[in-house]
Amino acid sequence: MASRPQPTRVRKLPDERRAEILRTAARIALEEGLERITLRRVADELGVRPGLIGHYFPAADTLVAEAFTDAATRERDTLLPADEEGLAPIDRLARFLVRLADGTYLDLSRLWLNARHLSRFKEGLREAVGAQETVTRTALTALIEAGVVAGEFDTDDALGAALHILVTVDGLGSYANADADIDVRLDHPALDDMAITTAEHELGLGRGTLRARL
Amino acid sequence: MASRPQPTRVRKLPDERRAEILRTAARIALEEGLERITLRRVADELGVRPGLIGHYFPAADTLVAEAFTDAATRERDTLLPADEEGLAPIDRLARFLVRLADGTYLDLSRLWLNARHLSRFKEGLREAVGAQETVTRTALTALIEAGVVAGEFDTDDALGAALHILVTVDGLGSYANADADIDVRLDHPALDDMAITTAEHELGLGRGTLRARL
DNA sequence: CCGGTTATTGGTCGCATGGCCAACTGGCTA
DNA sequence: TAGCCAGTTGGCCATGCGACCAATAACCGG
Repeated sequence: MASRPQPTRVRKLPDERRAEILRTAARIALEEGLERITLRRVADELGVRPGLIGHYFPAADTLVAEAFTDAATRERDTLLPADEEGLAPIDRLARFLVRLADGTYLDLSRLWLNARHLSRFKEGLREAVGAQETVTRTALTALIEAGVVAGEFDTDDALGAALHILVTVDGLGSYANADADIDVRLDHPALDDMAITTAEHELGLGRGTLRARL
Repeated sequence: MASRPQPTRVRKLPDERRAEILRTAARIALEEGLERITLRRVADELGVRPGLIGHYFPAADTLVAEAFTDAATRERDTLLPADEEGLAPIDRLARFLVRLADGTYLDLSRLWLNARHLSRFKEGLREAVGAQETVTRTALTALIEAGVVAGEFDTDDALGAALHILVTVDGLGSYANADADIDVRLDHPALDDMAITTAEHELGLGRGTLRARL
């Protein structure tokens, strides 16, 4: 407290301001959708004038793309932390899938749905989505390969298995999304376990093996 | 030709005009996205004034929701025709899945992605999506049940199997969509066959059984 | 303490959207 | 043929958007 760098700063350092804007935009994207990221909206949120946001992001599309990348990265780090090296691959996978199924990450699946659709119209976002997709796919494939080496998984196509799992997770996200706040929500046991079941089947694990790891 | 009802009609009958507007809006939705359905856009397409569209659809959201329903219904009738009674369930399913994998129906999967996302903001569309989802799910479930009765499929949870297939199809649609027009497009055999493989596994069919039905 | 750099302001523009409404006129009916 | 109903027009409004820019003032270095 005694040695606070800028006690009563009015103007912020560019890096600090830029990061602040990005963080705010990412939060808006997760909570309300990427199309709600607006120069005015972000400015209001930060208590500054819209022009300032435009100053840091001359093209609004850039802000949207970077906000998505920021949000997707942070969420992935929570779902599939890179610094869990001490943990066995099978346990990392189990945690990843269970966290997803938790429903806690409804916002994230909505964000992906949002981004995938919006990328149809926004070049920069399309590239960002592709990049994030690659990162996730690569990380999961590496995890599976590590598990194969460790003798925990049995598959001769780690990428194929990763794709199957990710496609399933994505499909589930779409479904869950549709009836998010309706009471008519479809509730079937197959939906709850689908991702885990798929992973177990794809990796040569017995039914219930993954869930049992918790 | 001799007894053409309205040879040079300028003003159209309400039902006729309304259907014409809906058809146009549905086409725009399939080709360019639901958010391109605009009073002005549809009007231009039909060579009339924007106000006229507003006259038939006092709330623009209604037009969007009905256009989606129209497009989704037409496309479903092509993919899974109801009047194929002569065909065995297993053959109907095989045709359904192969048609989907064809890639011919990229527009349709994009439309669903579009609708699922946009339904977050539009009440009417949300209901329409739910309704269409129910129709498709019900039709596929009935098809599977018929196959079980005929001894072609083996499952004790037709709905669960239908859900698994539909979730997979949806997930694939999302993936295919993302890299639609990029050359970096991910190409893995597991993706091409995933829906069919899932169906075969879920229905107790041997690998390659479904594709062999063509 | 002063001068220059630049973060920030505050406003304006052009554009697209949906909604609204009075006026016009095509075409049916009595 | 006269008249009326309603399909259709044309124009207006408020709103929200991104882009742009000159002016201002906060901060930092000399």
